[in-house]
Amino acid sequence: MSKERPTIADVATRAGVSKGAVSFALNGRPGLAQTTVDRILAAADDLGWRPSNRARSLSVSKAFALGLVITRDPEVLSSDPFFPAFIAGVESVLAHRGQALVLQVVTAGKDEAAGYRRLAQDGRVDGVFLSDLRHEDPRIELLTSLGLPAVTLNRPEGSSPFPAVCLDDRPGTIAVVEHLLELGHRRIAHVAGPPAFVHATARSAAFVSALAAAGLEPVAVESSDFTAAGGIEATRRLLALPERPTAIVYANDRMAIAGLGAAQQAGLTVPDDLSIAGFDDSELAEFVHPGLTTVRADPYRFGEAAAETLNQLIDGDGDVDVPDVELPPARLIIRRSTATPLLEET
Amino acid sequence: MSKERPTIADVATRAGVSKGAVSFALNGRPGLAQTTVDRILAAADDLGWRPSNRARSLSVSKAFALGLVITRDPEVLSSDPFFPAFIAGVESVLAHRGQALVLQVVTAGKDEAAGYRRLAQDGRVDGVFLSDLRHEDPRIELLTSLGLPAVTLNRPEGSSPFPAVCLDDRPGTIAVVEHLLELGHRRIAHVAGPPAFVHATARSAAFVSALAAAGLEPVAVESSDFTAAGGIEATRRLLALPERPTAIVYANDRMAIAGLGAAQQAGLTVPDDLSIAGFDDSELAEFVHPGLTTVRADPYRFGEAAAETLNQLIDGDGDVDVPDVELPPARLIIRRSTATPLLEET
DNA sequence: GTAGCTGGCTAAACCGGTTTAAACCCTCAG
DNA sequence: CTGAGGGTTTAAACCGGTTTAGCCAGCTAC
Repeated sequence: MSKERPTIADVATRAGVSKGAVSFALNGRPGLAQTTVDRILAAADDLGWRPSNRARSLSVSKAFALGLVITRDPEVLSSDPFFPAFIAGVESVLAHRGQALVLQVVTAGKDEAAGYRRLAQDGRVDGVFLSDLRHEDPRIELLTSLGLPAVTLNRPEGSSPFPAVCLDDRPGTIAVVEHLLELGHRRIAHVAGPPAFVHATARSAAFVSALAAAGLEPVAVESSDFTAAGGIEATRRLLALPERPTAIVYANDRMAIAGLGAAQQAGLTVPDDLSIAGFDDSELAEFVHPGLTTVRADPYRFGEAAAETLNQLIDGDGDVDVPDVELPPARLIIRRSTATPLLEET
Repeated sequence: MSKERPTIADVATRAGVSKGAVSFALNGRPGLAQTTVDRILAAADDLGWRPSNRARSLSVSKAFALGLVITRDPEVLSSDPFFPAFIAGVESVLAHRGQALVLQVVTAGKDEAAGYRRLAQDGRVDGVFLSDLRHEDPRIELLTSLGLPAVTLNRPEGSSPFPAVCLDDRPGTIAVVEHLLELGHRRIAHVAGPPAFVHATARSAAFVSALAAAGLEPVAVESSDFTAAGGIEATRRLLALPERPTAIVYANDRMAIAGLGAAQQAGLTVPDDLSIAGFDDSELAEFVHPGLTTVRADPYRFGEAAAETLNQLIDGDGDVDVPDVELPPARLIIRRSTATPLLEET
């Protein structure tokens, strides 16, 4: 009943074999008689033996952990609905395999590269998730040069050596626009995310093309920054337009909810005077007044798929070609914030 | 220019000394001539040597990592404003010391203990943060038996072997009540968090006692669950009361914002018909309409302090008595959602 | 002149696994 | 009877650090 946890040597002596044999047995490698394997397994069980991650890490040069670097300012990150659910999905995969998730939150800028570099050089992780892809994303080259396996969330623009797990934002965005068109809207504006982000431009491109398909042009496309404060400002600019839009499509819920507040503060009634749609279906979307029409993806599933793909890549050890994964696209959730515009002026 | 990273042995041969000497020099231990130390340091520098975390972990039996277990359902966690900022604060401390943060998101219930157990038994971390303390929290005993150092966020009820980092919620709550009393409210209700949580009951106790100090009793105290959905329901119950409250104090912003939506949907004007106050000052609080009166803490600073305290505990190795830390209390942020009640009926 | 001490350094064990090369045992063929 | 060969098992090296015990040179003390 010693306090010390048993090592593989303890198991070996108890089973009357060598360390090596124990290692073989526990890793299910061939070359041992079945009776011996059973005896070793029983001994390990009796002793309550659990392998030491540290020793294993050292000898096989693996960390048994995956990394996620989140590049955001704390206050922006603060109410992001994506990452918590994504992380939960990742963990659901890691838990089975005894892996851990190492998280790094870095502020934008120089810190970012340092964050990945640290994870790689300290050997903390066997691979990382690459989220919030940007155009000409420097991280792809960085990770290649660091030799750190990665999975990208959605597909980067240029060629990428990494498998991608994709959840297409465009169908959802298009569905929003079509929904508004059906309601009779013709003057529709968009509040986009920062153009540096691939998913931000993907959404705004989808917005524009959906309108174009109906022979329309956007009233305006405002670039914003995914924050509530940014949403407010963009909304004010849009509402000040001579030809005020009857509907605004936001690239995320936070900007949309803030925009909703701004519209109400300006004396407008949503949805009568202005229809508003978001993106994410964050928790509050359903409960603000009026309930926010939005687009729902499944970040939990996203996390699962990303973790599985990254593990395939790591297990394959460079030899296997891991295919991209396409997740079911986000879909439209219609609530009360969108309706037929009250003051029709065709 | 080999691809392999240099080991301590490479440094040793280059400096013409033994491995041990290199180790001594790099850890700044006495017993080496200054000239030798300089030579070794120069050699290490030339080679771009960085210590292997894995080897160090194995030989000194440390993980050089801290752990955070978040026990929440993904969708509840999803819009929590506390953790992201808290984590950022933690990281700001860890980055300097080359430590990593290991995150585990577990669903409530059996999983929780397993989560801590895994972190401990796999030797993933040197200590953990204990957040969302509950009454009679079983985790304190669990961690004690696992021998895992910890820091509690706020002080648990019973005796605890762990240092506590505290941010008192009560002054903020009291300030909210006093603010409402000054505005002339007399019928004030509270929507509390789950009574299992220490911080939930702390806030509701502060609420009740602040009213009592003015010789009043709460109209009602509804127990809810910190979610938007729960906030909606609690609000509906309160609004259905024969003696409808003129103000509702919520234990967090999410419930408050949802409650705001519920009130508006019920045809009430906030703040004229009903004043609403939250807790957290989450990003959206400022931007909903009307802006939410709330209480602002500093989760980033909380994270910093918790990480520093936990590291003191770990470095002290059980010998040192680490003092509790008291952070500046949360303070009231007054916005438009609170005002003098319109229909006075003294 | 030798014992004793001390500062400076090395060799080797150690952490707890994995992995390789070799040894062992047994059977069967030549 | 010997050699080959296959199935089992072991001893030892290895991963890359830390740490302990001990060696050696030079100085002081008696």
